[in-house]
Amino acid sequence: MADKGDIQESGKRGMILAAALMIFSEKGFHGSTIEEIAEEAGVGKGTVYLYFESKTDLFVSLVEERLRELKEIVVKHLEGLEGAGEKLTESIKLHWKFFNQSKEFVRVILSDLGGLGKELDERTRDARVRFIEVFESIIKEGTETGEFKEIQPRMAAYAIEGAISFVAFENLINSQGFPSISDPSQLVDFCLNGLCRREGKGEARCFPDKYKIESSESEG
Amino acid sequence: MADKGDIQESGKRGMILAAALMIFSEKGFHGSTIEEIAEEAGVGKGTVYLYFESKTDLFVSLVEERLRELKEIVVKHLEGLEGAGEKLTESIKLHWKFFNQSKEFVRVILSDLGGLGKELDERTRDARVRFIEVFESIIKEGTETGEFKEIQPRMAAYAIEGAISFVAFENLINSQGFPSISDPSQLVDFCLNGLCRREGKGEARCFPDKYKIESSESEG
Amino acid sequence: MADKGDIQESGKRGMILAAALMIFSEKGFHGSTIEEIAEEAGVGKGTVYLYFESKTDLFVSLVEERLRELKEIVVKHLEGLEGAGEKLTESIKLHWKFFNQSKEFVRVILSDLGGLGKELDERTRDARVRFIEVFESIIKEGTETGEFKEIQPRMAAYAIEGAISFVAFENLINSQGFPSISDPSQLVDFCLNGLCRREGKGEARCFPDKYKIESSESEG
Amino acid sequence: MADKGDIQESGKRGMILAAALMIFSEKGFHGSTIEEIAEEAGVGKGTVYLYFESKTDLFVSLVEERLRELKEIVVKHLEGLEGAGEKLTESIKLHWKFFNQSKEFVRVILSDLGGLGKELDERTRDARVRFIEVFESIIKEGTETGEFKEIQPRMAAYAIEGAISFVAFENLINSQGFPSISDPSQLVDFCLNGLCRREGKGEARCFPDKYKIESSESEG
DNA sequence: CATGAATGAGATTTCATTCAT
DNA sequence: CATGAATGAAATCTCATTCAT
Repeated sequence: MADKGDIQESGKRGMILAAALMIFSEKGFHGSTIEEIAEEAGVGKGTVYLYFESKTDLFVSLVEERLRELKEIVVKHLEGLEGAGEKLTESIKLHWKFFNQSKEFVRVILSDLGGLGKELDERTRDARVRFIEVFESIIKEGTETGEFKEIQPRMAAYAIEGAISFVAFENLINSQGFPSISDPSQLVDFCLNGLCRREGKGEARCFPDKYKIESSESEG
Repeated sequence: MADKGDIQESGKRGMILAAALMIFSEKGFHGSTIEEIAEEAGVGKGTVYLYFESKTDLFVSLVEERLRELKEIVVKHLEGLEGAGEKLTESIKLHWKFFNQSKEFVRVILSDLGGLGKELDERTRDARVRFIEVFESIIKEGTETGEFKEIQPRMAAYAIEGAISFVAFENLINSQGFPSISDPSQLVDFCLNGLCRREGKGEARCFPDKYKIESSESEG
Repeated sequence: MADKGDIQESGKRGMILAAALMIFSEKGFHGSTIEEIAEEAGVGKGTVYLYFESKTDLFVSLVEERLRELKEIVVKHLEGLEGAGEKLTESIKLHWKFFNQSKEFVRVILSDLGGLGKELDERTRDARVRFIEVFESIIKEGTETGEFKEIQPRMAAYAIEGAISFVAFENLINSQGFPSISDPSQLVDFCLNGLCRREGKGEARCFPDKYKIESSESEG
Repeated sequence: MADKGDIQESGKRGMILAAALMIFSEKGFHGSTIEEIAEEAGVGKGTVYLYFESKTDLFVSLVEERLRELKEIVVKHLEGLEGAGEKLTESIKLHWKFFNQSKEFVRVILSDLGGLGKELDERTRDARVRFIEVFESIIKEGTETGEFKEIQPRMAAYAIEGAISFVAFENLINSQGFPSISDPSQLVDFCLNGLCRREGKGEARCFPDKYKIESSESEG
């Protein structure tokens, strides 16, 4: 009823968010209960509703705030850097580091890509888009200065985000069988330079027409 | 006695899977109800349980069967191709086409990356891993023949899978604002050759040590 | 729709009843399913409905027929016997033997004493009453000839039935801890000597007034 | 954390138990629904689950607590009494009175004798056994002092419990046709004089061997 | 007569949210 | 501000019964 933003006196709000991160990452959005989160946070069930409007609001707030935080870290570190390659390298590495510092957040951010219902999807999409725009603007700069090849900046931004996310996810979650990676150099290299060796000519061996998508089925 | 798999007389099982794909993609796993799925399939609620043990089993079966199908398509098309680059190109394009033919499946496959609880996660992870191994083995081949640079094959495989998935997801879902991509050439190029222009030397400009991850926080 | 009594050609009906006895005794009325019973009987689910109108009808038929069978056995053996004591002794022993020959029937008959809902209760009560009337008439005869003391015959009949049932139930079901009884002599003795006139003193040491029940309504 | 037993502030738990007694006695365990019970108790459906873990737990708790109550009443009244006969008389009368004061409880206690599935059976059996042990120990005392004849105490205890239960059940339930008994004297007499030593002749007129049970397996 | 695939009413149980204290 | 007992909508899953073959 109150605006839920002017209470913030004690550290309760932060404790709830921290608890929510733990629980959501363990059990997913629907598998988690407000009661568990409240208990983990050391507060009463009703207290959660003093700081967040609903379970959904809690989840979305968590994603938004963490992504905003990540964006701020990245943007701050980009100051003073020159060249799109430099900036992108830096961005990827910071992103990697951030994900690797919170196994929980990787789970949470990936658990929400379309499977949580319209309400959640729409609100978190915005937060995600705002973050990915950092990548997008770097790539745009690179293509404009000629440092990068001609490529749709937004597509490339999502490709990079996807690459980082999936690798980080497997690196953290799937403990056994996956070689634990602590150095993101290979990932940076993959994004900047791809898989192919450099010494040849090697323009991408594509078959441009063969796989064009004609109709995208249902609800065309 | 009935193994839930030997009934198969009519096409009911397929109809239920098709309906499940629709509904799950719209509302996610927990947001969907068996009743909706049954109605969409044109069968009674109880009929779903004649073909699938539970809602979870239905979801997992859907993911497993579609991924197996995709894997078979890819593997079949790789026959006769020579060179890791050629194979990877082909694989990415087929993957792209498959995803673009079913907006629903992209949602479903991405809605399940850690947010649905242990039971679902474990069973679908296997299916996913089995599929990604196709990429992995191609990359391994490429690194061994020297066609590809030295890189951890599994990491690269997840990076590619992540890139395709995120781009396909945004391409299909986020209708407004995102330029619809019908040609995967740029994506193939990104994976094979990265973002940087080729004419220079340009070994990846990494800062190998600066971002090493020391401790991965929680529950470490 | 047909009268369900004129089909009876093959032994299917008997097989279903035998299977029902097994399953009902293991899992109780509500815990058993028609499917299990049909499978145990080696017939199809629909076949059960050719011989019995419903699950309830199957259960009731089972109780009725077995009790009728028991009654016939008892009545037949009573022919030629003289004296109420002799007759009652014989009856109890036959009853005991019958129960001990079918652990399953004891369970079934005791699982239905008021806990199965009005429909079942009413129909099986009749069968039970008709059987207990055998005891009742013997006791009546005994009280009239003076062999037994003055007692309400129906009450005594139920007391005996209850004694036999509970002892048989514990004897059969509760395997561990309960001494297995193969000889009903002590039980016969318990029942008979409570009824027979006594030559000695020892009129029952009751406190006739002290425990009279004033109101039998609950929540009075 | 909440042990489901430490809430107990208001009388809600008792109200639910009272409502459960009513409903279970009317419709049996499986015929009753939590919704009915909650409504009867004047609480919400979810509230039942605040005090009891499940429907089964509610039923079992009801049986356990009432039987414990009955046992306490009986044990307390036995203090100061001398002689097994006296004690048994008292016990039977109190038992009778207790049953007659709650028609509902008689139904409930008798509805659960093997027909409700393993889970229920096992938990309630204990409660019943603990109660019947009161009879058993009195009888044991009687046989040891010579007041009672030689008899297996546990068997006799079950015989008495069965006699009381069946008579009480018919007395209360089967309103028409059965003479309502308010005085348990005849029942006490029935039980006692089956146990007491007899000065006269009249050793039980049994036919010890004729009815021995050879095999107790069903369908022999 | 026999079957078993199909159905859908209905039951238990969970949990986000409220509100009196 | 904080709490947690109470609520009831809603979801999964079961199973007696039907009916086309």
